[in-house]
Amino acid sequence: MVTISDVARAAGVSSATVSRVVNGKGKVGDACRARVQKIIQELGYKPNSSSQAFLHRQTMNVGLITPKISMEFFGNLAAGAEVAARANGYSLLICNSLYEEESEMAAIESLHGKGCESILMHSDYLTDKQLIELSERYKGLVFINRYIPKIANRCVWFDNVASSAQIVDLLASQGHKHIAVATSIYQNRDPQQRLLGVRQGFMMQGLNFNEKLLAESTANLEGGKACARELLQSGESFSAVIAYNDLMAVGVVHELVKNGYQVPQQVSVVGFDDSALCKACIPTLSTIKYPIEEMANYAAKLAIDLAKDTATPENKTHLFTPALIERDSVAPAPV
Amino acid sequence: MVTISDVARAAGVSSATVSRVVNGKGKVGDACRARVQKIIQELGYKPNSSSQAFLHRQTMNVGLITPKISMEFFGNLAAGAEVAARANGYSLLICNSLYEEESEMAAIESLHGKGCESILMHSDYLTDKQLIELSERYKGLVFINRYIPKIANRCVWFDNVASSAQIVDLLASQGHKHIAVATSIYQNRDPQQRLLGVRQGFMMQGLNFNEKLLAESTANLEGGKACARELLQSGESFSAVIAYNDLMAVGVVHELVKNGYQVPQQVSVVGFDDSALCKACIPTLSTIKYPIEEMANYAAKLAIDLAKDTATPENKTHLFTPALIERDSVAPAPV
DNA sequence: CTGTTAGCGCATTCAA
DNA sequence: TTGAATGCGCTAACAG
Repeated sequence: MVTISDVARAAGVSSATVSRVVNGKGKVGDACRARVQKIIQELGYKPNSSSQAFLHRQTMNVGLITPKISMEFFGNLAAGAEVAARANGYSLLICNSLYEEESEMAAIESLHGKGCESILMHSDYLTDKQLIELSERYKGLVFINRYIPKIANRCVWFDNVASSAQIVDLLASQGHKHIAVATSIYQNRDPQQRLLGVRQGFMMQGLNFNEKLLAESTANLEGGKACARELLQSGESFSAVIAYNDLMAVGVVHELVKNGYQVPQQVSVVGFDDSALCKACIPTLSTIKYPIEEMANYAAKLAIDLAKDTATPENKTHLFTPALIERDSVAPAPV
Repeated sequence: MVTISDVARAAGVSSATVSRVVNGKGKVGDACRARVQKIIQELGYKPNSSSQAFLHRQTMNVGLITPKISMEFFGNLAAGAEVAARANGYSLLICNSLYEEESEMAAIESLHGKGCESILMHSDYLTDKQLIELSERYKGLVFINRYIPKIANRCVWFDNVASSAQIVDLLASQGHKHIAVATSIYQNRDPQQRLLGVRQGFMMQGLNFNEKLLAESTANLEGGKACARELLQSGESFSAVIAYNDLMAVGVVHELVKNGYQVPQQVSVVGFDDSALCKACIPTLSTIKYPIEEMANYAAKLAIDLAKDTATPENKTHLFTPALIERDSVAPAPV
């Protein structure tokens, strides 16, 4: 490894001068600078980043904590964060929390111990209180897909409520009155809010929400199928289904088709997320675009900025709004 | 930040002793050890990892270079690598190369500059020669989904040829004789090998490969559709399609269905990868399981081991073999 | 404009 | 068994 002293010796100057040339700080004579730069080229000198990290107490790494990077949603999140990190001279250090409170906490400790001054976190299990406490300890900590009023300026989140309401609007505009819902059995934040949005949408449209048309199951393909079965067995009639996410929506479609229903001619189905699946199923799925990649990009930059000493606590939050993607799974209500 | 000297002072010992206690090396008196440990607890001392990285010249980070972490395949890759890294006390530093030769090279430089002693790479654009040269410079460098005989012990790869041959066997066993292929228009490694495997499979089965039933397009949903159109227009009859990957397979299904064909009753379709899509389409897709997560886990461990000074160059390579997943997209050939 | 010096936190000498 | 001293590579403060 070639060090700053090697360069200094070869150039016949002091290491401080080399440092000045490398960092472009301080005054250096033109001739001297040229000579040093030449030597740097020849020797292929690169500053040792570990040394710099040690000295400056910052590793130039952004930590990312998500449940499971192999899930499409979190993959997109990571991709957005990576781009923002790199654009700012940082790298991305990832940590899977695997959906456990304990490991979410451990991940923060680990990342902070590794010298990550900025951390971007998708927390599913820590409470608002815990996150507020953590924010006091770690200034570069940002939460994505979460909103906590007390620390609003660290929250980059998405308007689940408005999104769902928008879905109801779409269906209502197509004449649907009997609308079923397939939600997640784990009624934590996202499912709750989306369901709330649906109820709000109904109210705004002057529709009555039929509680018998509310089915719950796991938030995956099988869960979607289960919900559809439950809805069909309820005996209530419906012309549309709003699913918690795309995967459930596809499950609903599968089960409906299996039972001889035509989608969307007889039943319309709407998903949530705009995952890759939407374009790959038949019919293609109308859904809400969750701009997670864009949000993560924004959030990573925010985490970097907040970690800086110069950061001034802003009194604003970071809310992203929905876009409806219309494809082929929604048709006018049959008469 | 509490340092080793803080602990030393509080415990009334030297920092060397604290270091010995922390690392469990060297002799320390029992009473002394107990006292130091107590202070460490009280003060919440944690060794500064940046300092250690600087001192030991290793950051305990594994670098990962893939084209795009948001793609399912690479997401699974990252997940496997992260688990292996963490299990060995390392973290995972990710770098998107975005499918460019230049950025693949830049990513290695960047990661190495960041002090990553181990790097796991999915290279699409660098040549064998380039990778061989790189291996000489970086001992902890491992390639995934690539096989280069000269550096076989750094290659963790998958038997594409055998996989495709296995698909042919499956179809032949169901009586299919007129089998079409939808391959990628970019005929680099994977597509070439998979196509080769198909040809081999045909030979082994004593079947004749009809070149008119070979369609090429982009390796995505649209490409699959395009291939199906091409095949239908060729005028040749076929009862099965082998697609380059799952996405193309689903595209083929879409186009066939659109043109009034029944899958699998009239035409069977097989994919490759076993992506999440397979279970979410109708009919569910028979495919080859590409165990990328398992492979990445293995490869990350390998990269960590190779980076160690004690690593002895083994004379073996790391080949993973296929498993056929049978679902609903394959049926006996119509008579 | 340039050189000298000191020190970041730690682990490893070498002495005692 | 313990302590003192040293240096990793770099930058910032201070001198000149």
